[in-house]
Amino acid sequence: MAQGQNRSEHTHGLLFLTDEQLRKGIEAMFFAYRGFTADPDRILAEKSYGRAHHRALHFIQRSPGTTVNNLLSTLGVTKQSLNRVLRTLIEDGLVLNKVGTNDRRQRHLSLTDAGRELEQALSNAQRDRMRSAYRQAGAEAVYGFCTVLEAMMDPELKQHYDQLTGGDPV
Amino acid sequence: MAQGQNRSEHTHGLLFLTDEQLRKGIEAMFFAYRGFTADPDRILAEKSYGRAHHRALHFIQRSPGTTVNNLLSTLGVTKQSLNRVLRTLIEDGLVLNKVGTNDRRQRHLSLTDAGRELEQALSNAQRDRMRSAYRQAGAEAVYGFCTVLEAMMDPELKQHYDQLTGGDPV
DNA sequence: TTGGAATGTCAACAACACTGACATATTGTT
DNA sequence: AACAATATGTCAGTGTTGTTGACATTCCAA
Repeated sequence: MAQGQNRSEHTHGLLFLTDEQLRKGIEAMFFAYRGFTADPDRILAEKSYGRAHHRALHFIQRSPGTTVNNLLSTLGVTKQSLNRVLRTLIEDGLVLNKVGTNDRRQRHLSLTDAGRELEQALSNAQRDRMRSAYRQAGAEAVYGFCTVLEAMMDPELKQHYDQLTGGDPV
Repeated sequence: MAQGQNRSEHTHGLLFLTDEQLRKGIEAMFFAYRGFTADPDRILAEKSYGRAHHRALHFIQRSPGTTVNNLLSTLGVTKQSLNRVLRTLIEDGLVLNKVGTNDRRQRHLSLTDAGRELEQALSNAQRDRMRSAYRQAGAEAVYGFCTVLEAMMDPELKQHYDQLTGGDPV
């Protein structure tokens, strides 16, 4: 099946998408995501943290002073799940929990120096791989990469993404 | 920061990659992967299966008659972890376990009709989203998407990927 | 026949998600 | 002042998926 038409769909505008081609994209996502998380995972394992801690640190770094509720909807987990992670990060002195001034019910989250340090180490590892992949693939490919990923997001998650990235072009 | 240079790197060959741009790619991967798994997850939840079952079904469908060891290295989990999943799939009549003819230690895995049916339902859901994203993004973007993902894989995983996809161009 | 490979299984454990229930403090509304 | 709603935290229980370690079985190959 699909003989001779594998290359044709990026030479002109029409997309003939065979199941084979779609499966290839699916498998690419699967294998690439493993690579994507592999480097931070190694660092996290040393400190007996997990991916959930990394995600929390990342998004707190990204939006310092964010509230718990905001972080919850970005991460898409339950408050019990987030709280478990957040508690250890606060106890370990990586995250600060400040009562809101306007609304004293809210807790504003930010990183301590130690938190920033670990977040940097994790991000550096992840960025190194991303940078290397970007350089290998080239600028055009990077643009396409982000475009497809954005089109793959749930609309609600896309909002969080747009808000974080400011909607700037790649 | 990075004013005016956001767009510049895909107009000519040089890549100036700011941390901002790399973070954007990282977040795109995070949010997109959630979308990527969301549709199959809903189907799996109904049948009280998990993502691990989906992965097993997928790769057995992809390489009918594959052995346990081969599946293990593709999935990158321990045999105990895979075995738990595989056992339920066999018990539920979705997967067949045939003793090898050449080497009778090996078990050759394949899907039953029921297994193919579930795998199809899961794959259809995932392919629908992928197809829609591909169409939105366009052929050039799809090509770049796969190129970056491939560059992001660990070399060992890349081998499995290449073997499965036959190394054909996107 | 013996060593090793392929497979299966048992037990224990940990990370991370979930639900449900409940407590507390604060804010907004009537 | 009373009450409802919001934001957060916590406890208890459960399920999936991963891990390690140990051990048994079967079978191929030297």
